[in-house]
Amino acid sequence: MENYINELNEAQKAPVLHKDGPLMVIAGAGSGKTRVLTYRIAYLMSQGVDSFNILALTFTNKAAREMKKRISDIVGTSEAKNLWMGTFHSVFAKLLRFDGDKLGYPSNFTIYDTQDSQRLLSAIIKEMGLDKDIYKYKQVQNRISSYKNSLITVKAYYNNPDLVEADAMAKRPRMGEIYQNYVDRCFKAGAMDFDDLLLRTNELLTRFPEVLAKYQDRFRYILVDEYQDTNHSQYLIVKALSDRFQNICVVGDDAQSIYSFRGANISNILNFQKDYDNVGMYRLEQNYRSTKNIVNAANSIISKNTNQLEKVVWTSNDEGPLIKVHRSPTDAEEGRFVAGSIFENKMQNQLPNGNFAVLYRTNSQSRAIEDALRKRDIPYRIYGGLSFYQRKEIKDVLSYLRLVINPKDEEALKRIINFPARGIGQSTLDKLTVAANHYNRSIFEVMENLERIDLKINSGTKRKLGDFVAMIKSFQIMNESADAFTLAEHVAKKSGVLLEFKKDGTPEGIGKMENIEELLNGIKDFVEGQKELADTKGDIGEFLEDVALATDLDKDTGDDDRVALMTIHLAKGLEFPHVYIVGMEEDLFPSAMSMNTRSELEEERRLFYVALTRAEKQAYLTYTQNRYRWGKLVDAEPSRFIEEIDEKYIENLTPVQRSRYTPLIDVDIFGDVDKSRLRQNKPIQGTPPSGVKPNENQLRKLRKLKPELSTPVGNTNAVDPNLSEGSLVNHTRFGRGQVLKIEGVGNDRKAEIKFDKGDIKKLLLRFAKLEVL
DNA sequence: AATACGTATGTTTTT
DNA sequence: CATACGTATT
Repeated sequence: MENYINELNEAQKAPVLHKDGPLMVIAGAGSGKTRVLTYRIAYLMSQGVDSFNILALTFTNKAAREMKKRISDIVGTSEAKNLWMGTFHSVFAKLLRFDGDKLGYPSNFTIYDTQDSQRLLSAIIKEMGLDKDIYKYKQVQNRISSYKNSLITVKAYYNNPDLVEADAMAKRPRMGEIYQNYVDRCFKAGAMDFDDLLLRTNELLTRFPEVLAKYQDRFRYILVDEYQDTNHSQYLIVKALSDRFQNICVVGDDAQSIYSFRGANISNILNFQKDYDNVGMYRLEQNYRSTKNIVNAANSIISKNTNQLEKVVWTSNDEGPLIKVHRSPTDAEEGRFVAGSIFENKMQNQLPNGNFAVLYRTNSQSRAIEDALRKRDIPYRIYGGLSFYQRKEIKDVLSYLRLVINPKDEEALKRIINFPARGIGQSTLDKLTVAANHYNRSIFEVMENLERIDLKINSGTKRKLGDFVAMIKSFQIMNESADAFTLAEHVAKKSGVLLEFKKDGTPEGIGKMENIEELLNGIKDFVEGQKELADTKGDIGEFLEDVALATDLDKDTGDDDRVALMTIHLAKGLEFPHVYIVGMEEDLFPSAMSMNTRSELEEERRLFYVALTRAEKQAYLTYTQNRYRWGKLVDAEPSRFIEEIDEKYIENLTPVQRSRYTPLIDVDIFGDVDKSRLRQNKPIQGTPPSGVKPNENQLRKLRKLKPELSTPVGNTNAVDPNLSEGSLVNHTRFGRGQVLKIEGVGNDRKAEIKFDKGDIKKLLLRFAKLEVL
């Protein structure tokens, strides 16, 4: 143990060794905050704290897993096993499985994902006969989510005239009713949405003092990572649980608070010292991750923000290369530049793909990057976006399984009751829904009792409904004995879902079948993993919970070597040697939605700070002059954030041109159109001549005609003609070696070389600086 | 009840 | 562009 402590610097050591009582660690980017958290837990355990009494809340499940593993290495696996570690959502979902019954929830409650919530809200809005253009389900969901995250129940909502009035002003006077209906329907379905996992935990701890006491006594030491991103609901849970022993350790960085849109409240961290008595305050300011250029550039950005804790991040690392800024004509060109640059860099320096990350503000930007990487045969992986588990075919299979576990799950039922088609249509479903609402029961319960209620459903349909109920029940019986994989495979076949895609025979159908296969394989892995751990029984319910709360980041497919593509939000906490931040444009980053208030803009700036500080060695910022948005080419201006970086840390790869217009636009594709007007988006007076806006065909032509503006990749003429198999060569970095084999033609010509140092490498000749001896 | 087609509408960011 | 919903058609 002592050895581990000595790996820490003095600033890190202090919070690790801090005695009991509240403490806060303000940790600058790359300052070793995870390490402090990990070692503190290990240290507590070495001091005799029972691992059962420690609760650690992390930002991702992956972070929790990794931390647990490192702790196991220090204190031993069997001890580390007892730690409660995970995200707020997964930890408290688990807690609610134990004690949620006190609130009237079954222990097998379903967790509704965003889509489930939205579908339910759509249905409610429709049932209430409201105008869907005024009550937009996404906006409604946002409202409800933010109520819940602020612990505003329906009752509290009605008691707060400001809220009621705000919704009335927004022409949504019936918000409260929708909220009420939504809560009722979720409850009736035995379902919780993401926000409920926190809200209901609060409710449980408030209404049942004995439950609170139990968990207070259990969690004597609580540690919270990324505290700056906790919302009010999370804040209260932590406050309640730590109230008795006050052994609360929070770690965070106010400069990296980027989740206010989902209720994160930066004042939680700013006010921590007021919330607890005798707070130990620690600062980690030395950055171990990045070069001086990157750290200093990041500092110069964040200093533009006003509301922050004092902190100076510094590093003793090398100066490093300047941050490179690159302009492209379009997003496709931007992708090409990034792919080319990655290719060049990785070949020249023989780097693995995993050293590179491309970060963007919005998921939709991944498309152009993907295309370019694919063309260059660079393996990549996209994180986030529509995850595997959200694909239609996967959700269909999962919905059957959800229904097996919890037949009251209304969203799952509606999804599959007529898929594959079995002649149960909308009108039947409407009748069932009305009856369910009337009797205050779930739809499934109504279906079980069709004979007792007169629903004016014809006998043929009744039989079909009966068949469906019988099928689900047969799955349930099977579930009592079979493991998750056996059940899932059976369900995929017997439900007809697999067959449905098989018989359609199109490439898409085949793809969907393959995805279902993959899902089944995943379930198999899960079952085997659970059996091995013998932690848990590994039933389908647990798998579904994993799925509901899994992030894309959590799935570790870390076995293969790929370039990472993800949003900046998802990149928080990660680091890469080479980082490309793309789409550095006004209205995109900062987002057009976030420029209304100072605080929104400051959050965007923090987001940029997060993005930049992901880079260890080299950062690229790229922007375009034109970008496809909603399928249309629109003008783009460089982001203000580029200007905000002190220019001494920047190298411009594409100096500003005399004219902002690329020469190509002058080619008379547009005929007599006034280009300045096009570019500046100025309104056109009078009736616009036809062809004012470039149409699809013109644009396609334009793109074809466009000269190669991205930097040429590598030098193609450097191959020594004397080089042949058997040649002795000298490489600037790897030293002397002998050519074993030469393969490929032209640009792809590469040599396999055995170097005197011992390793054999394949090098692309146009990059490898080889001297024939 | 199922399908096919047109249209309108929207993109931050995620557990 | 991509999806989601409404309408028309069988």
